[in-house]
Amino acid sequence: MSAATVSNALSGKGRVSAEMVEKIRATAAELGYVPSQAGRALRTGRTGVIGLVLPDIANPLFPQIAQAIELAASSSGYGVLIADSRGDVSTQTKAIERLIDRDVDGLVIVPRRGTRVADVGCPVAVIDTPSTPGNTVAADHWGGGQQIAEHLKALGHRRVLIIGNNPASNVQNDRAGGIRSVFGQGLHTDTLWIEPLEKVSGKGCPLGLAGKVAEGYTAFACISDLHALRALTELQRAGINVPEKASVTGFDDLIWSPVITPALTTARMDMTEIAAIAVAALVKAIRERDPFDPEIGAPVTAEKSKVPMHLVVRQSAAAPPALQPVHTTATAATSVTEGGHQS
Amino acid sequence: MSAATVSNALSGKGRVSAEMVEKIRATAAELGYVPSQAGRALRTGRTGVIGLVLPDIANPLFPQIAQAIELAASSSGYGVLIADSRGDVSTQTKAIERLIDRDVDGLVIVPRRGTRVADVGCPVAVIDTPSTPGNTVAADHWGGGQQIAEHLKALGHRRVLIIGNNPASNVQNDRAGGIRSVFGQGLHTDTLWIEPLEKVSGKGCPLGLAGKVAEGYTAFACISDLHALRALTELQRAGINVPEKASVTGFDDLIWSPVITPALTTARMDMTEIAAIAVAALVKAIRERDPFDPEIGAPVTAEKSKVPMHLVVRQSAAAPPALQPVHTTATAATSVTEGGHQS
DNA sequence: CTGAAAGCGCTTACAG
DNA sequence: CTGAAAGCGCTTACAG
Repeated sequence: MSAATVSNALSGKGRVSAEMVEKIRATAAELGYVPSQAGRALRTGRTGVIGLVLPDIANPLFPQIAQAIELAASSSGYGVLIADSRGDVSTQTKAIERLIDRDVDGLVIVPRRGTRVADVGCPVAVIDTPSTPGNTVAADHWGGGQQIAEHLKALGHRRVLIIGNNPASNVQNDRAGGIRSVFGQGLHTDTLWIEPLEKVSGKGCPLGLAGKVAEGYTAFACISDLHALRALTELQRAGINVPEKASVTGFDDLIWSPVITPALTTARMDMTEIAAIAVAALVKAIRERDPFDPEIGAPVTAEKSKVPMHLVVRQSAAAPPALQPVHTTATAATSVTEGGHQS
Repeated sequence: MSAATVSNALSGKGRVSAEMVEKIRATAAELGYVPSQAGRALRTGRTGVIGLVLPDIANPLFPQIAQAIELAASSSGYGVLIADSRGDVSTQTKAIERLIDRDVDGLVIVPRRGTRVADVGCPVAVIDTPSTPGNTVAADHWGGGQQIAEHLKALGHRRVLIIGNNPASNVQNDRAGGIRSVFGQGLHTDTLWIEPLEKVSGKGCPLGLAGKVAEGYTAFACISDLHALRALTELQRAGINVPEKASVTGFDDLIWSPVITPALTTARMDMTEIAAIAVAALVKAIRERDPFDPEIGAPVTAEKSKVPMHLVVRQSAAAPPALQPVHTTATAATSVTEGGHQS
């Protein structure tokens, strides 16, 4: 039989009798025949591969993202090519170019620190935060912040320190903004922007949290579990019991969050759904596009662009009673440092 | 001019005059011409893409590995397609098949829990541990264990608890074996295999380390920073100061290890070199192979297959004097739990 | 319903 | 040193 018939039978494009399709399918399976991607790509202009670009591949969130994108992509018949830029913007631009040069059909970009998504000659799905222009889909970081704040508020906390590391990040600002929006009503929050990880010398870099406890802060709402881990260990080291004397919360539910002592209360993104929406929107744009027309790319849009975050409660001791509400009376400030027993 | 000349000029395959090459290069750059991978792949039988297979993509080591492999591969002109198997063996087999079906030129596999690398129709580089048959290149996990042990020994530790989570893992056994080989000489070690992460309920899962301290253990040599983190926070929570009352060490230098309090002493793999060697060996095998001959794949070999680990010392308090050597006298056992002040 | 033909863009012998 | 030709494996009109 002819190659054309085989092609039509395997792709189910019709115009082939049912029995022929059956016979061809069986023979193909028996021979282990798989159509060559190269031939198909050359003919159709589509490679069936999308690129995944993360400006900071060293981010501990990367496994979650990569896993979710890979699952969503392979479910739609796409492969995932990764590109790394090691935090550097020019390297990132080159990385994107390499992906384009490899004829990816589309790109999923998780930008940090303001990636330019212009001039890319293929559809692009952007995963950032709903308040960022051009965002395709993302977790509701603001809403996640609100959930964290409601939880802390219900525990009796009245003075909360928000800890982030990048005031230029939309994601971080939305998370912090969500927290403040709940605590802003007569209660007290302050924000501590700490050194980014890369700049930390290596021999630790204390955040001075014992002092913050002395000032009356009873909760540390960290913008990432990574910061929460720094906060938690520093507090523990200072002899301040968590969660009895101070609460620590994070974001992202990183892999170790459930297994440390005490386990972290955190807000988790539904990366599976986010990835599914991003890939679906991307695939739709790819299919609608003329593959031989090298137009300028613009971020694709999805119907649902904001995915709720899930609060995961693992620490839940009430705030130290003596400290509520503290910023009017400074009385309790000394009592909380008493627990310290550094040697 | 003809396509053949352009092809020869751009690939530098010679038989083109220098001035012609110059002119063609300039014009290509000006037009932004990039040869189509699809056409090339169809003609040469090579896609210029390698697959990266990790049985457990959620592993926090993944960013390090992916970054290193991506760098090495792109330096050699290769793209990296990722495949995930979410810890499941059958999913992993399918993931490998998908990569093969996409005509990858070769595979880099980081096996966990005994991956079968047989019957793969392309060259494969295996990154496991030097003592595993078929390993292409890996960190010297045994030697890393020895370095950790020497460090602990020099600090005066005489009773060390090794903590791992997978007795079936060659990597973990080599690390533990290296530690034991140093402490085996008259000193005491024991090994605690803890629940794998996936099986932990979520509300924490204490390892009972306070009890181990009471038994006279002064150091906890964890097979991964992930376990070290569990150990450290549990000890801190129990009021046992680290490193004064007990030392905690890890492996892998995961991203948070330098920034927690106290920072972790750990043994780091040189993933950059490992990746470079693995990719170089793989690329060599790919180039030597007839791309149209679908032979059975066997792991490729590299000249240098064992890369030293680097000890990163960040905690260095001496062992509690009263506890050396402890397993002959149980006197000090009670004094170390006194520090506990859980509420 | 099935098959013969054209052509996607490249590279590699081969001829000039 | 340069160019014309063939062909990698596929899919898509088109003809039968």
